[in-house]
Amino acid sequence: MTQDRPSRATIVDVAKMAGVSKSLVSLVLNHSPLVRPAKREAVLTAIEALDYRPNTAARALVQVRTRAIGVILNDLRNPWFLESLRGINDVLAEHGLHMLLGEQRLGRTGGQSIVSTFLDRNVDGLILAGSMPQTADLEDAARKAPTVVLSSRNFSLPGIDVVANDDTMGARMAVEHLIYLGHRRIAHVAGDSGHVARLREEGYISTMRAHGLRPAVTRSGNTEEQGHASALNLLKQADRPTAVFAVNDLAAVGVLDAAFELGISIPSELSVVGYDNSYLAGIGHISLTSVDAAGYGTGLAAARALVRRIGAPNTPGSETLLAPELVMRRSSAPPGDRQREGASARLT
Amino acid sequence: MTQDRPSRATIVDVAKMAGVSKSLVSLVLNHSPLVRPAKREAVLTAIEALDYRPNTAARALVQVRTRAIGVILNDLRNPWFLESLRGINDVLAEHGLHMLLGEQRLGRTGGQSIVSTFLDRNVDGLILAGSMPQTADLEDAARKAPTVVLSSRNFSLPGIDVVANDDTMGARMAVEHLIYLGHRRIAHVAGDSGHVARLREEGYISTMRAHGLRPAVTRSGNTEEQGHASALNLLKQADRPTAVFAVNDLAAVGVLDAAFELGISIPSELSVVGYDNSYLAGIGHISLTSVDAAGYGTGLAAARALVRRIGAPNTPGSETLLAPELVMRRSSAPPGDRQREGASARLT
DNA sequence: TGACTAATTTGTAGCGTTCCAAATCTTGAT
DNA sequence: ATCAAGATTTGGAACGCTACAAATTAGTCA
Repeated sequence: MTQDRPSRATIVDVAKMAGVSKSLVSLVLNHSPLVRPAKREAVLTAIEALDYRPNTAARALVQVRTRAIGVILNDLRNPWFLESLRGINDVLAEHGLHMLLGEQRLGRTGGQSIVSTFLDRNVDGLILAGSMPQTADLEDAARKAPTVVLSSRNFSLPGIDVVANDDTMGARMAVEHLIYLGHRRIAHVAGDSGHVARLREEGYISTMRAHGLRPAVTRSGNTEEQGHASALNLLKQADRPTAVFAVNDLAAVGVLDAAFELGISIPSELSVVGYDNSYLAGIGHISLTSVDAAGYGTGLAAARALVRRIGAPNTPGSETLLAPELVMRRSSAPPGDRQREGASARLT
Repeated sequence: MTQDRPSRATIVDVAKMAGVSKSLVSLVLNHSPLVRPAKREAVLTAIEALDYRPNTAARALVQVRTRAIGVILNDLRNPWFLESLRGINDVLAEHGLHMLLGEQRLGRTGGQSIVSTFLDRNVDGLILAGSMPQTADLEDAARKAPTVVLSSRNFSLPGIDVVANDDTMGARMAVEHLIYLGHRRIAHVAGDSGHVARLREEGYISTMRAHGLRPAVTRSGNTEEQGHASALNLLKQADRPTAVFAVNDLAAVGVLDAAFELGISIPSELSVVGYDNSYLAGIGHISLTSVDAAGYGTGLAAARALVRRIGAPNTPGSETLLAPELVMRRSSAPPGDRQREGASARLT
């Protein structure tokens, strides 16, 4: 009674029932304007009656298109990319495209990289999300199928589009927000590796310089612990900064922790800005001002770029940088400002 | 120079080059033990030389299998399911299966539910993750393809497997932890809807009763704000509870907030236990004891169940409940215990 | 009405694999 | 050397669909 799979109706069954040739059915299926309404009706009725569904494999065999897009994330654990996955998913669904998801990390199954197995399936396009090494198989894939790279700007090949969030601009927004509030001694708790961390750091440095301020970078890391440790050192200095821009929210929370331990109140004695606008930042008693990198929007843009590229291959590659958004919360205020301490009181 | 797609080599090209018939090549491809080593070598060499890759569509057309699994999440935003997605992905990759990902939410593209389009692709199996209404098309799909339901116990059909985390047990573990610490007045800040919330509530109630304690449920919600609001009321009562078990971490953080506002110190005056062990719980100055529902492990188990079921369809459906794990942190302690206040001091 | 053009339909030939019965080769025993 | 029994190979028929040229039908104008 389960799984009988009573061999689905095929196009000939439909043709037979509708009293036409299978070619005509095919035409109806493909919305050809040539078929006469009466026949179209007959075919449609038969399709309905038989609950006919075209066989995707057969179609893919004869046509070039599979209506499947391979999406490769470099690490399924990164929340930001999962956000963008949502954006990708929404756009693809809208276009009736299916998403084949793979993870770069566990790359090879029996010597095959995941990307090459996607290619074997004749995916109509490829989205590479996250910074992954520009390996030979990826290059090869990008050459064979329309490809869009999401948020990994270290990947570059002539015919591909790159869609990324502008980390440098995000850093600039954070720093200028602090400058605008009146801060001058603004330190950066930087990440220890990764392209993204570097871009944010560069953004910080150039913005500081542009405003005639001296950059002060503390090499740290992406975790709360590392942020905490670095901040402890930083904040013990004689003329400690009045504001800190951290490489991400986790590190920023580490900074908040350190401030508490040293009895430095937020934001009157220290303003803190994070990056990612993770849901951590929104928690009531953390209330962290943070740069929102719009993962969802980036996903949307990447998928749209891919759809465009599939429609028109051979167009030169492009690079799109999406502007991030600064979400202000209670962890930042003018130096010495005692007005807004509602949150900071809770915090410390 | 881009996208030339120089028509990939086919099985006949290989056959020609190796000086054999295409049937022989097919045998080699399918690891048949019948072919003589010498010929096998020749074929393998030709395959290598031509960089031949079997065409998946052609194969799918003639065989039943597509080696693709449809995974449908009801909501791509739920972090827990994304965790389980990782588990699913790892197992599928291990078996050389590809994952077709879809979201139930935006269900229909032009009248087609996502699940039925997966069926059109002849997926070898289906994983339905998250509580989704047991609609006709899902039932239909589950009848046509091997199906496993992940963590949605309200879905039930003869031939499918259900793999879920045991929320009732999780709740029991949380409550018994508190009872063990010496608490008697233990309140539950409950979710307002959803199957999972109900199971946790039931677990709470039955465990309280089993220990001869009176359950006290505050209907609340899944957000920090709702948890906060409910807790404010709860903690203002004359004989307020000494411990709170919240439906999830977010609500638990709301409770922590409320406690702070009321000057109730954690954990000496109030212990709090959450659920999900989200990364929120691990943050230093939150340090929330929480039940870990093992999303990754559940994903692994679900995918394994599917692989099993594909190998042996027509076996009766099963229900597997995975045990959660209690992760103890500094938000829970014996009532009145001032020993462990390291964290609570930070918190409040 | 007939011829001619335009509008529809339809056969047929693949697409790249697997499957299977039939053909061919080996091997060992006589 | 010969033959049967295995061991290997192979040809050709699907699989379900689309493409395309050819065939058929409808429509129009003289």
